[in-house]
Amino acid sequence: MRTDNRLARMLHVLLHLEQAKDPITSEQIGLMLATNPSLVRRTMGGLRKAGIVTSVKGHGGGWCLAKLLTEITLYDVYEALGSPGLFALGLSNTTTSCLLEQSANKAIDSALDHASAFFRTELTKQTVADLVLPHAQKVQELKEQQIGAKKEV
Amino acid sequence: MRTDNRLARMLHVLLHLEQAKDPITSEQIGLMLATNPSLVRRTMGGLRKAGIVTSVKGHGGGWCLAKLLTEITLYDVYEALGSPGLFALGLSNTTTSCLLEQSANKAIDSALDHASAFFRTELTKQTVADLVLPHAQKVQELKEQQIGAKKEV
DNA sequence: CAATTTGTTACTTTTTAAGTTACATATTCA
DNA sequence: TGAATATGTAACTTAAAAAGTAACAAATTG
Repeated sequence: MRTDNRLARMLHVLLHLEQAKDPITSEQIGLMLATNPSLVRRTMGGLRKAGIVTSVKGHGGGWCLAKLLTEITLYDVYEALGSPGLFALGLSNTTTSCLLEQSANKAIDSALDHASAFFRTELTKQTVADLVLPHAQKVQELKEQQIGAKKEV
Repeated sequence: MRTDNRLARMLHVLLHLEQAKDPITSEQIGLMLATNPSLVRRTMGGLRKAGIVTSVKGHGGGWCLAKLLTEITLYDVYEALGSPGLFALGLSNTTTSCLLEQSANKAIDSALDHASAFFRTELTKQTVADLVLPHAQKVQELKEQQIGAKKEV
């Protein structure tokens, strides 16, 4: 299968939505993601149902945040996409009667479960706002440099 | 993509190989895995290159273990398969110049990296022999019950 | 030399996200 | 009210990768 990049794309979009004053259309978002408006509507529909964004039809319509980014965890977004399967790795025949095959499956299933729980915990610990903290810090540093430069003049 | 179940299948095969006295043919393994001999040869070829199994051509040939199961970690098998990608989840455009997209990608990449390291650690901690410990214990319990029954007679 | 079995290449199938097309529905604005 | 703009949604096509398949050369056994 191709890798599912909806989570990355949606986080990207949410960060843009926060910077926008007015609603952003699916067309505009499609340009950001290098895809077409219909796919944008389909994918963002999940976020709308989850109460993360709102959509407005007609002139001047488009997509807006329904919450502050500090109120949206990465896990919320992941869940809004339907909690898609994490792994490209799977078990062999799960209906086998072979005890050895069951043992092999059990070991992998357990390892995947633990890794999955670990991943979900990481997603839960971060809000979308956290993603740009490093960037925000850099912006702050730049501002301070500019102030310093002005004083020198 | 379909989920990659080579790891589960190979663990299953290794457990069978240990129980076999003589080499097992790709044909026989194909029956165990409900697939055909050619795929078996292709997949097990990786394990041969990694020194986990050996293969013998011609009459009476087939596949054998090259080591004790206690000397093979699950990670060894995973690595022998070419360390296939773990996740069905991926980043969006990794060559983007958009700082927000970079931030989104970085967060997911980090979470995936951590989950991946976690998973690999679990694989490293277990040998293939460990997979059947629960089963071996049950067998042992059964034997003890039988001895008890004999004594009662 | 005949039978068996691996080694390997090339090709087809399956699966699923992504991509695309089309159109109904809702909203805005002149 | 009607034209333009957007979303909502269904149906279909494409792309990518594992799995599955077929065929045959090479090696080994008897």
